[in-house]
Amino acid sequence: MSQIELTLPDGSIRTVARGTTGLEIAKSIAEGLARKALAVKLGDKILDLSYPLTTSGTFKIITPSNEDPDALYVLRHSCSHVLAEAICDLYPGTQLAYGPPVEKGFYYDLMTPVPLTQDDFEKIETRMKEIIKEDRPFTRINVSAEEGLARTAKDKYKKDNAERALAREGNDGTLSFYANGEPGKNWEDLCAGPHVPSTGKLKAFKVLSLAGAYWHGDQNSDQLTRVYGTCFADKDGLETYLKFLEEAEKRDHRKIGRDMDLYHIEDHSPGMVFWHPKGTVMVNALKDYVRSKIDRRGYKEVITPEIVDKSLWIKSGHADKYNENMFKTMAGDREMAVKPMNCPCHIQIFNQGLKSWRDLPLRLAEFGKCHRYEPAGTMHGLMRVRGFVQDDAHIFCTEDQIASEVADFCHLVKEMYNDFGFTEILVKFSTRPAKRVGDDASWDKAEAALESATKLAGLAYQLNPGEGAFYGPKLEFVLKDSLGRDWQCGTIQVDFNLPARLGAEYVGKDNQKHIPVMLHRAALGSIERFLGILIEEYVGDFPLWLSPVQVRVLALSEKYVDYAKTVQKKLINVGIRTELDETNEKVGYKIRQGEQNKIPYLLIVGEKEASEGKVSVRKRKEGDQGQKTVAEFIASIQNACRIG
RNA sequence: GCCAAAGUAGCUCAGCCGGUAGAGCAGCUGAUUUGUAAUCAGCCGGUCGUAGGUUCGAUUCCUAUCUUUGGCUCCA
Repeated sequence: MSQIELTLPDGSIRTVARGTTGLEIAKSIAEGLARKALAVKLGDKILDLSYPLTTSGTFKIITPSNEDPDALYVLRHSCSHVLAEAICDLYPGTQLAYGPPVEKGFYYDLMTPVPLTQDDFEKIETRMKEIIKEDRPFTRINVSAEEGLARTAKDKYKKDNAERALAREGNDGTLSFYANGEPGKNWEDLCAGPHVPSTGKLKAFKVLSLAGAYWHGDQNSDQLTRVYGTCFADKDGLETYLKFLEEAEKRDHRKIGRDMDLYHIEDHSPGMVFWHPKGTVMVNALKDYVRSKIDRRGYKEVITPEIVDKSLWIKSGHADKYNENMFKTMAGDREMAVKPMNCPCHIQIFNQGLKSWRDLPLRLAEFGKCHRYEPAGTMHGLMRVRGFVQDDAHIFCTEDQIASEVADFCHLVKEMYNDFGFTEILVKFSTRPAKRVGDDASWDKAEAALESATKLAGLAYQLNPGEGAFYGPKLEFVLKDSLGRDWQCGTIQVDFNLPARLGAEYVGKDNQKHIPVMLHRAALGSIERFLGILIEEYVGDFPLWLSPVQVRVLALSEKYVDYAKTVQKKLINVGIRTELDETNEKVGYKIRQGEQNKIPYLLIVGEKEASEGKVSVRKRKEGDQGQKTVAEFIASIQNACRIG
């Protein structure tokens, strides 16, 4: 056991004495490598270069690279320490909480004696640069539990962190600190590490933004200041990222939505969408698309009331578990609520007339408009609103039918998302929340049913404990916006509770009454959110079938406006959404407008076209496609105009 | 709901220490009658988010409030 075996990335095995450090190994390979090295990775653990290695395993020396997540991880973690030192220097009395690397950078949560503002960033960055220039070593200090607790005694958050670290499984009764330089002299922080060898390794960083964050994510706990920053292996990496942020701003659905005149939201009804004519075309196109998918899968579309008496919400459990999220209204002296979900109404339809086992599975679909009183501060363009339309449906079925229904739905979601070019779909499995209806036995059953259905559908998922709906566990299909933020779109939820609460029954083969299971499901989720995602995904360059305007006819001069009008008429007659540009502008200007308005086809008509009954076709982003007769043009695009 | 910031013309933004606002683009009008990403000229356009307060006087200072943005919490 005095030797360990390290398997290098090229597959070769290196045998070294136990206790050899990563730095020594790097040196033995090449001096240059040792100079560049940031840390090492043994197995799946990243370790300091100076850490004595004691076990065999796969091994790599981590060097600066914008492509290596491990390199970025250490750089960013170290950078967060430099940020924290700079802030502690500039604002004495700052208390540290927690400063981890995250997907695109790092943050540090702290309690400052004065509120920070963006104007402080320059000062902070300047101080950080000084610390980096001094090239001080990150020095690890291992101490006993008692000593560690003593060191953090004065600091509320760090003391809490230390206690948690000691309580964590696998803790050996010691704590580690890292000093940005010399222990006892320079700034230090309770930290498990690892870090880069010295501050000088941090070549490219930027302080990005400020935010509030709760201590331990607990709403009732202290509100800390979170400072976000990012760090890359080099200036190029940083600049590429900053450029990406700029580009993402251009893709923002709120900007494109306004530029393309799709919708607006105003102060009179925060979080609710005014769909303009062009946006409405898209909403309707999406609904028709969904109809084309679900009709042939046996769904029956229904329409139910948006305002429902309180008594139904009491029965369903919403009045108890969902109350603060509902819009209430009075009708005379009757208390009513605007529906936040369609499920109770669908059960009311199910309850009309006696149902037999032969009726199951019964799939009731609705483009139901729901309203939820979301907390102020959570709204975000189309992505998070207070009034939205779901492509909702509820499947009433027997327990035996759950697995196949869920699996069918998963396939449907896959198919639909693929149609929009989303191939890698993140699936989250959310289990029972603290605030729920129903007994544990039915939750056990529901969760098990969903679990087995995911196997049947061959879905890999991420577990999301405690995040289910109050009536049942759910699968969530998550898409990302232009900044990579997660948004739950599709969902399916198994519910053993609501049908019973609202008295749903069917007569089984045994001539006895049974309570059906209900599956809540939405494929796109909310039309608003899904469209928001699509706008950012396509950057407004929608496929022809979804484009609010499909064709614009440009008359070369006033003389040809009449001919342009006849062309427009012919296209409109076959259902192609066609505009006319009859302004007195040069064709170059009109084309520029057309391209900027993201219109799929521009038809230019002048002397030649008018005399021959033709159009000059120009395709978005591709340019001149030559001349065609109107009939040829219609034939060439009609197929692509159809849904999907 | 919490923390921070912001709100000036349809859009993007200027406006230093308080003296009732400006540009570009868009829009409108006129001239031009145009061949594949910006023709020229003129004009219109704003209770400076809202309500109070301080002041001779507030877009500017103070307070409250609404909304938005970035996060946190929460959620489709």
